[in-house]
Amino acid sequence: MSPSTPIAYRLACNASRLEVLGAKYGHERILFSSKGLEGLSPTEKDRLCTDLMGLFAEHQSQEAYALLYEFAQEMVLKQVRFHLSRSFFPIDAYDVMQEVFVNIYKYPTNFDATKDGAFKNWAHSIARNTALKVSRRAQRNQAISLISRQSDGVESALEIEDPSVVNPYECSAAKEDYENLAQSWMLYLHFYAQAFKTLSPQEKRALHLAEVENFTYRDVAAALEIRVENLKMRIFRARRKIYNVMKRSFSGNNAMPVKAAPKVSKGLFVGENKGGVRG
DNA sequence: GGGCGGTACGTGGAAATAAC
DNA sequence: GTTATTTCCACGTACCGCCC
Repeated sequence: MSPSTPIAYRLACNASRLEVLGAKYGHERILFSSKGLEGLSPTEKDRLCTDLMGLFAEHQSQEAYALLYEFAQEMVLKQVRFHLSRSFFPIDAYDVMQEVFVNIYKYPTNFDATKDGAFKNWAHSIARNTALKVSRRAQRNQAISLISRQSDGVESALEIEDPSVVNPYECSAAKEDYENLAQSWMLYLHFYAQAFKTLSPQEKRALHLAEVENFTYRDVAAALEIRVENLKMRIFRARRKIYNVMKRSFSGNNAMPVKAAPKVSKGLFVGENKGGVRG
């Protein structure tokens, strides 16, 4: 029975092309993927893209690259759009996506296809860097001139403030701010110590090894005989607990139940700065 | 139903490395 | 020396299953 829709037809074509490619290079996984292309899970699609990129890197197979473009363009476009969403300047995501695939085509030699999600991670890095590069280029093209035009029409460079000049008023205010900050910091540490006591022994141990002893997550996970992912969650939840207890302490409402945990915790103070950049 | 522990996955920072 | 690319690691979210 022939495919009834353009999408189904395209799927059938790609499956056929995959089968030919897999047979040509004796690639078992690609052959297997060609049989059930429609029902591939996201992880299996990542694996397929990694295999195609591996073929392209190893044999310079143009067909593998063409199929890779077919299967990965949507994912790459999504990644590009995400990174461009933070750019102030209007940039065409399709153009950037094309540039990403050019880079993929140009630099296949260092690609390591041994891990399942290798292509996804690799492409993600390239997409991010390309988006950054294009964004910077756009910024340069629209840069504001530092030359100011005076009323008489004469142009002069904007004067740059001399940072070495000391203002007595600012000096006094800075000293006062520093004293206030020191007091706040002591209060902060006190509340932190109180909050730390509320953690379970496992949470205390995880936080201590990771933040005081400064071990890597991998080492802490090994020491606690748990998986790294579990450790991450243990630390994340411990921090969230501390955040909640300290929040109540600072608000003076100690009777409030530990319930309304923040959905997101990023930033300087865990539990704040939704979606922000870590610092 | 809600808390807890776990897995899978997305995202960003930063260091290492390569290219120019 | 600077810029671009690659890789590793940390952090956080969504979702699921189990238990009380």
